Parts: sequence; C-alpha cells; structure tokens
Amino acid sequence: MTRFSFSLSATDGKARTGRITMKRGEIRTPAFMPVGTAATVKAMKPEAVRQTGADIILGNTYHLMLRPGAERVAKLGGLHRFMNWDRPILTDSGGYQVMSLSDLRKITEEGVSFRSHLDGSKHMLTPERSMEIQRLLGSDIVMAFDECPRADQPRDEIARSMEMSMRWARRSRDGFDSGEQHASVAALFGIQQGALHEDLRLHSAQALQEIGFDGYAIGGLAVGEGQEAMFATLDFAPGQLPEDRPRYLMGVGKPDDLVGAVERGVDMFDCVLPTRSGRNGQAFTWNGPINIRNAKHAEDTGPLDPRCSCPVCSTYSRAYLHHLIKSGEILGAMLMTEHNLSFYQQLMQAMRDAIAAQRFASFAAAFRRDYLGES
RNA sequence: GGACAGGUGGCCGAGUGGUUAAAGGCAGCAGACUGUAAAUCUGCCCGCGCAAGCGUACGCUGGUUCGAAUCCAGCCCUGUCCA
Repeated sequence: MTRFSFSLSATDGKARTGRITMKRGEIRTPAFMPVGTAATVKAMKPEAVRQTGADIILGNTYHLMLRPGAERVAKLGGLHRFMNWDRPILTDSGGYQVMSLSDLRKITEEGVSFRSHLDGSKHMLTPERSMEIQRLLGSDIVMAFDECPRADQPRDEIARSMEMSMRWARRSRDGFDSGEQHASVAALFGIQQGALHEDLRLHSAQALQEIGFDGYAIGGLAVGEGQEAMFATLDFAPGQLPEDRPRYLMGVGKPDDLVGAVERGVDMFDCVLPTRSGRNGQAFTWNGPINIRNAKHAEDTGPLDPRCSCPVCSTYSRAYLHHLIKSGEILGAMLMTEHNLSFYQQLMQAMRDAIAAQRFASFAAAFRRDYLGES
C-alpha cells in the first residue's frame, strides 16, 4: 500500500479536486481538517468528528510535548490509539506558537526556546526535535518546523525569517528522514513563507522544491493582513508550488476564505474557527454567520440552517441553542461545534462536486450571493 | 414590646462629608475570534441628547454644612435574638 500519493480527478479553472491516499485512509480534496490541538477536537468525540465527514484532523507538537508529553504518547501506543482516531492525523510543528506565544519564546538559528504557558518550565523546539516529537506522536502528515511571522513585519524582517525557515526546512527534511521507520509510513510537508511578497514567496517555493516534500503548505497568511491581501497573495502563491502535490493553506479560514482559496488552487485547509466560534456562539450557515446569543433567536423554533443536513439542524431549534449557549451549558458548545464542523464539510463536499461537474464559478457566485448577501 | 444588625442602580455588593452618575461581580444588549495560552476576549449598560450638557438618583421626611449615599432627628421596612 502506498505511503502517500496525490491524484487529481478534475480541475476547473485553478480549482482542483482529487484525493490523497495514505496508509490510514483517504483524504478527499479540497479538504477541511478540524483542529484538535491537545489530542481532542474540543467538545467533540472523535467518532462524531468522523460523522461530520472529516477525513483527517490536526494535532499540535507544542501542546502535546508539554502535556501529556510526546514520549508518554508514544509509550501509550501513539496519538491515534490514545485519542481513538484511526484515520490520518496531521501535526503542526509548533511554528505557529512561535508567533502566538511571542511573549514566551526566544528565537535563535538553532531553534526556539519556550517558557511553557502552563507552568513556566523551559522547552527547546528545534527542527530536529519537532520531527522527533511528531514521530513519537505517530503523525501521518508531519509539518516542517518554521517561523510564522506576523503580517505587520517589514519586508526585511519577512525575508530574514523566511530564509531561516528555509534552512529549518532542510533540517526538518533531514530529521524526518533519519527516523526511517516513521518516514516509511508518514509524509512530510514543507511550508512556504514570504508574507505578501511575490518574489519572496517564489524564492521560498524554489528552496522548498530543491529539498523536496510530499506536499507544500502556504504559511504566514490569515495572520492579520485581511482577506483582500490574502487573496492577492493566493493569486500567485499556489502557482509557485508543484502542480502534482497537495497545496495546504495553513490556518484558513472563514467559509468565504475557503471558497476564494479553492478558486485559486488550494487543496487543504485547517482552522479553529468552526470549533472555537461554535463554543463562542457563532454558527456558520449558507446565509452567513449568525450569533446564536442574539435576542432575536430566543423564540425561533427553526434550525440554525434550513439547508444543513447535520443532526443538530434536524433536531434542535435556534431557541434551544440560544438558551444553552447563554446558560453556559456544555451541550451548547457540543451542538454548535458539531453543526459548524458539519457545515464546513458540507461546504467542502459542495466544492468538490462543483469542480467535478465543471461548474465551480457558478457555485462560487451562488455561494457568495447567499453567504455574503451579495446581489 | 425590647436589643442588636441592616436598607445603595434589574440582582448581589463596595463606598462612610467634596476627586461619586456612584468600584466590582452577575444578569441584559451587541461585537470579535483564521497552522487554539480561548466554553475566551472587547464594548455598551439611569433618562433625554450626536455632543457639550441637562435632569433625576443611594428606604421616607426633615435638619446640619459652602457641599451629604456618607453626619443628626423622627418615621417606615427587613433580618437575628430576647420577651
């Protein structure tokens, strides 16, 4: 059985649909991967995550190395067995925490030293250690260790950071390959940086291709630059990456971000939005996001979204969800998360179908009309 | 009937002469969330006004004072205890 293969079944404009085949299962693309940072997609049982249509979920190197610890997870049989998810898992390398925990870390050429946000203890993350942790976790898709810089950095800083991330990509490749047994079943993705600059993005794409990866991620977007700037970058960035490899836009995004990115040639996504926003009372619908806390839903007996086929929409009213979320009830977070993840998967399926049928442009236009309220 | 304690904005609760339209919390009304330090965070929250501002307001009535939620008197009410 193949370790990793990617095949396209149809393209429509720049949009592509196909599948990634791995030992633990298939990933239909374009794919949305729910985020399960700490060995759990928050508020969801793994079997419920699967029922939403997810083929693959995320875990996080940084969080899992702190708690419960990578060696402990390995001792317990790996992340899949630990959390009861037997399909592919992609693990982020800790690169995002270089940005999100910027007050708690120090960057050197060697790597990044973190002070734990849990207990203040010191931890070093290098490309080599990140590869080792992801191997101990038993990750199927391992991400190279990179630095994800904020959007507001000057060009010089973006260039310096990107160059270092490319050196770290080389070290990630070497570190990954040295774990031969794991490398025979898992895949390694490189991460393009360069923010909004076309020449830096190109330079980064070329550096990654010289090293060679199973897939290529677009990093450093959706970090505060705004959708217009992100789309402007996506007008060229995916095309700088190999056509025959999956292209993964990291950390994105809102439903309209996903449609716009697929339109520009992206194959994979992950984002905390459907899970986090769900817990915070925001539901995504074909007619745009709604805040279920709003008083106007208090006596609304209808579902979150009449066009949604998820178990939540076929069973529970907006009025009930309004009550649960306002009351801080755990079930509210569970049901909102389940709906949002289901909605995201229905959106991905609709995009895959539209590409296969060569009608992506009209699908996207209809989606925007309903979702954004455009005429 | 007596002795204590207490009555503050929808609720709880700080405040004991001016810097008090009155801390803080809750409730309420909105907003944000993009490779998860997030079941989190932010704003508004007496009335009128875009605003400056004006008007009301700390149980009630009266008093002291330049000035009172804060001091004094009487009254009303609540709680606990004693009869």
